[in-house]
Amino acid sequence: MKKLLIVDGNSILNRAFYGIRPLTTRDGKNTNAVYGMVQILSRHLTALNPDYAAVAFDLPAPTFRKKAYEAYKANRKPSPPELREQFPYAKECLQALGISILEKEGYEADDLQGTVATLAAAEDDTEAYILSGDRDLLQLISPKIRVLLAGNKETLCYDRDMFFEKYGTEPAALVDIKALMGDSSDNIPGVAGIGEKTACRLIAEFSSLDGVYENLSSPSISKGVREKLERDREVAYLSRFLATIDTHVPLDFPLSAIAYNGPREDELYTAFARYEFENLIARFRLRPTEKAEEKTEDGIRALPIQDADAEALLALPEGELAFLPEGEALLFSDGKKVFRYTGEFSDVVPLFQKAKPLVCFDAKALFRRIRQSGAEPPKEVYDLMLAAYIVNSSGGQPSLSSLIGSYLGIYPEEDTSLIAWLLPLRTHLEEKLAECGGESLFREIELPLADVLSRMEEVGFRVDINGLQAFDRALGDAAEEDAAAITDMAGESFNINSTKQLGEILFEKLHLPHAKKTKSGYSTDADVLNELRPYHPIVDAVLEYRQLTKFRSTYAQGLLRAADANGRVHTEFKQALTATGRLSSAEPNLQNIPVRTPLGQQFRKQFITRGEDYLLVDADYSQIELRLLAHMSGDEVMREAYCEGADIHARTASAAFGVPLSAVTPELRKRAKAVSFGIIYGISAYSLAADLGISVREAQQYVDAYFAQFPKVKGYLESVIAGAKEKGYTETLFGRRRYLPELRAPQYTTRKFGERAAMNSPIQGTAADIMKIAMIAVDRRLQKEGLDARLILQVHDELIVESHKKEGPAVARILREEMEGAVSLTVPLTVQVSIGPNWLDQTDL
DNA sequence: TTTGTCACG
DNA sequence: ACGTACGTGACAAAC
Repeated sequence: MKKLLIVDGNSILNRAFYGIRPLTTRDGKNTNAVYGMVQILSRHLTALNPDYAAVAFDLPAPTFRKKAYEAYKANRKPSPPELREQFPYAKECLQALGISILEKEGYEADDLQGTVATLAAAEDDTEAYILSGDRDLLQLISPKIRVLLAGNKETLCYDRDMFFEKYGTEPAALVDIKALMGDSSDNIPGVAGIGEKTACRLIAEFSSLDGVYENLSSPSISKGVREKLERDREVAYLSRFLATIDTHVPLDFPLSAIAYNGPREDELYTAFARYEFENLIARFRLRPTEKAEEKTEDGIRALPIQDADAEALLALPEGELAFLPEGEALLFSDGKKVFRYTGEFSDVVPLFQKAKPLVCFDAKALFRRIRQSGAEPPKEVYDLMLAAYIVNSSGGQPSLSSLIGSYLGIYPEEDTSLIAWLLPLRTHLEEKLAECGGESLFREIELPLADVLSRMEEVGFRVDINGLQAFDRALGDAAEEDAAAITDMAGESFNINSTKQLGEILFEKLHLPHAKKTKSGYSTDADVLNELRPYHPIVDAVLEYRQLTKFRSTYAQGLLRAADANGRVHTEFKQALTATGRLSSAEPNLQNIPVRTPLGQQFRKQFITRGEDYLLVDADYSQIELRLLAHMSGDEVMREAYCEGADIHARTASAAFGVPLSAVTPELRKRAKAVSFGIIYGISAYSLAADLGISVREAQQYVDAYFAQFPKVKGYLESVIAGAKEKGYTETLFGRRRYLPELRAPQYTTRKFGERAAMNSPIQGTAADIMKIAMIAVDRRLQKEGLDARLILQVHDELIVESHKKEGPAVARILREEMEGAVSLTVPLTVQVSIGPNWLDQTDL
């Protein structure tokens, strides 16, 4: 049997648009609906393997229904521009997929689908599948026509029996039901006063609209209903006319015109490349056309590769030089040729110095290699990764191949070298960087910071190997005891770290009350378990077991695994990853070492210095984000509170809750602190209430009191959102942008998320900028003054220096001066400096 | 590979 | 009536 797939383009695009979070290309084209459509279609094409395939669209011209009934679909809101924009993109993709596009003036997509499906079903050897998210299409079901109804989670294939089971009538009677009940979404009136229940009952009994009107006097029709039916007889028949899909649209082509012969790969490659569907390129196993691979729109050609020895490389003239490591080999390019070098790294190090500039991807990693071979990194460097990150910080750490794709429109095959595209990429990124005003961030902050970070990574942080091993054993013993107690109380042995098994024990076997649910079962997180503590002693044991095993696997064993022969751990700082401009730390993550619980603090004790003559100097910005809120909002009340110093949260409590400073209790202070954090994160009374364990109503009062006390803060936050909605991005004091396409999303939750992120990003991002400036300055001072002291760690608002004991006071002074003086604001930035033999035992200075 | 959980600022 | 704190990374279990 041959198969036809006929799709409702409008319906599928709509569903994808509202169902998928916003996606945009680097130059701002919205693509989420197109992406979703391609996903859905490719799934069905694979499953069905149809012989014919077409997608039908509505056209804006008035349809025969509109001509018959002016109000038809009059209540429809026009689709948002973010979706309308995507129709041409979608059609381009359809064409490339080899799927025909059907449109006809005066008819809706439904009618075209009905006509084509009927046409196909009329052939002896063909059956039709209609794909839509719209239930109206179900009326077309017949022995040879099925409807694939796209739901929110799954697509159901409806045939006559399935329809009957669900609706209790024949599919064709759907229009009769609609004739009675109407359809508010299409503005089809129906019989006034008759709803879904009555309509279904009447049609189930009398089979059709005609049947109902022929039996008006039947005893099963009540007097009231009869009167309604009589009054609206004409409306009912008009409604049925409007609801009926026209299966006889005059089409001037045979079925063979929409034969499906698979995608046109060159076109599909081009389309997917244009819309940056990189994973689809991979999934369809598409390869660039010869034209695309060799030549960009700018006429840049792939370069010939030649092997070169150190001598030949060092003979290259001064000038722009691209560098990229590739496995064991090193690749260089002067823009005319590519040189492949497989000798010793150290033998070509002078070449890096000669490059002006050296164009690379990930300068920090290169700096480490150069230093390892005993040389100094070059001064003139252009890091494409950092440049791309300044241009657009969303989407995680930039990958070279996606930059080449989105900026140059080239998608080289996997396993081919990307070196030839580095210099062209620099030209594009320089332009982009200038456009967004990010040049000084790039040159004055990120590039110098890469050098600082490379040395911090290289130096590392010493941990006490023996201490960690002993701690690991102690944690293991304690966990075993808990496990034994848990097994005992549960009456059986199970994997306590399995949320599934734990859920079954707690909620099914022990019948503890369950509140929260996750997608896949019961929630057993700390919030839930804390609530359950009074009900059963097993809960405390589980909480403790969780903490012990977490500490053991992540920190004790994790750090031991990461330590080198000298007992030092070398984190990798990701400099181009976070959306806000912060650094992140990985393998191991040294930015989340426990500190909040007494047991966790024992890990900080394991972070030590290289020897007895050394100590750690630790410097923290005090409430830098709140101070930035005071500065950026320009709120005088808040500014004054910070200028006077003392206990900020107590002051906030006093101001916001209207009590004298002396009357601020610890609880009041705690609440004020929580409100302040809430403000920074983009406040919602609901979450604040959850955090503080108070009612939403009370939380809202706190927020109101806070805003009332600091009158400019609310206006500031609102203006940040408004600005971000208008411009599409937020900005830090130093011009670091974060694009927030979420603000234009149709989904409420996505949009609200965008608003919270808009409120938070300028604050978190400016704090990150300031810290970066301070790090560069501190590093410079430590070097300039020739101190035996080095920066070893940054934890967002904290810097740690490993210093010789005799330099301790000098280092402390430098940290304070450079951090407090990194930038001049309308509120002071204050820094707490402390000193000690390890990360836990610290004495304030 | 994704999900749930939990560590940090 | 809806569903929420902002930014991260690591681990174990489940898929």
